[in-house]
Amino acid sequence: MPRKTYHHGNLKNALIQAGIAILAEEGLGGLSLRKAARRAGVSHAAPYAHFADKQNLIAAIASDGHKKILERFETIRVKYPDNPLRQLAAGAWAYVKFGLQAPDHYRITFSGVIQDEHSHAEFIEYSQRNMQVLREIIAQCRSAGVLDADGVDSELQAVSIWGLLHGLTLLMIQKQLPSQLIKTCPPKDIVLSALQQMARISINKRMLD
Amino acid sequence: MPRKTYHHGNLKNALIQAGIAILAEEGLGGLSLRKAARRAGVSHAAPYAHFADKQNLIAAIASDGHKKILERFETIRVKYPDNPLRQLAAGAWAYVKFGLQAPDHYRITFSGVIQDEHSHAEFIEYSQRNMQVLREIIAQCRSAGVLDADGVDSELQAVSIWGLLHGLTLLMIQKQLPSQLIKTCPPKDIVLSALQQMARISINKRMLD
DNA sequence: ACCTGAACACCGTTCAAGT
DNA sequence: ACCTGAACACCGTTCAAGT
Repeated sequence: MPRKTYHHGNLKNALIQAGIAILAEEGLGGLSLRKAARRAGVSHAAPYAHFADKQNLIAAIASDGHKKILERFETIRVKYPDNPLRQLAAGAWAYVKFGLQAPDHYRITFSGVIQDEHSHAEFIEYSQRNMQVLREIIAQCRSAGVLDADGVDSELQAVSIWGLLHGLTLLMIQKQLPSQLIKTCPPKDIVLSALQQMARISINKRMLD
Repeated sequence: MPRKTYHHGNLKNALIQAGIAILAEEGLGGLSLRKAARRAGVSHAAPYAHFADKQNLIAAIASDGHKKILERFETIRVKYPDNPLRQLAAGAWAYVKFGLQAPDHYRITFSGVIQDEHSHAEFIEYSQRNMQVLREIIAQCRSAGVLDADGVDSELQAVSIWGLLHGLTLLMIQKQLPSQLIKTCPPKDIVLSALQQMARISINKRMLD
């Protein structure tokens, strides 16, 4: 079914969605500008009207990943407005779940392909907002007395928790955890245990949802 | 300078070394079978005598990464034979340092491109040995009373510590930590703080070396 | 067993040209 | 402004043929 008009209408967004679909169906290796163009029903050169190069399409897909994570955080903050500890627990699990549900979208989001921050303003914007949300949740947990400050700088605490979740998510996605553990211990239990070890917080499995 | 003999002699290893060099000089995106072949001074089809496909060259490079990490662990275990806590601290920092020194080699080592474990026996072998070393160090720390067991399964403790180091390493490699933190806090301090939060161990900066 | 050269399908990118 | 088609350099992979 060919397009009715010469102009696509919203090719830029169509290419981003096509890219995300390719990631889901074929993984990182299957992503190409030409394939995204084919899916959007345009010629292989058309994407260059909207993206300077492949890198820029990837940056747009990565921005979308950050945006989706941000949306999940915001939903949780609205859901538990007076319970920062629960925001931390549920936010952490939502973050990991996004990685498990869309492994290659998650991977590309944090693939570090973004070189000059200048040409990827949107990506920088969203990633900083995600970091800011984590900072705020941790600050609220600390002032509510449900998270040990314990002489540790709160920025280092935030970065450590993020690093932990990021590392576990990737190890799970890429099936690099010991197979014996995977068989007996669902992802949720791994995240729960890791969070408890890291942050010394009293949370249970229910609080992750 | 062309080869003297028709046969290369050790082409397989030469291709692996060429690949590692390409990763260091041009990064992940620059790695191709043809380029590795060019560097080794053979035709672009020659690698197929030693690797079924590109994936298998990558698996060999990833195995080499695991091997190098394993060697560093073993050096440390020999250096501090009666001090498991120091083995943990110095081993952790050695792990992160490898990632910082050879970012793209580290990334490819844990890129999860290994699909069927059958065709990559060497990779599986080395990665399991690394996990086993971590398990042993943690077991020794726990029985020496320098690491809180605290009701947490030691396998989950090992995986959490690994996840933390892996996540932080990747975030640092890919420059995704807040730039303000990077400016004021060297990688070593980040790792030290993260380890202290995670494992509740009393270590100082000197013990990382 | 180990390597070469030609061949094919695919990709990123550019550019003159069309609407 | 937005898109097409031809063109070029590059890549992964295969295969018949050479040593």
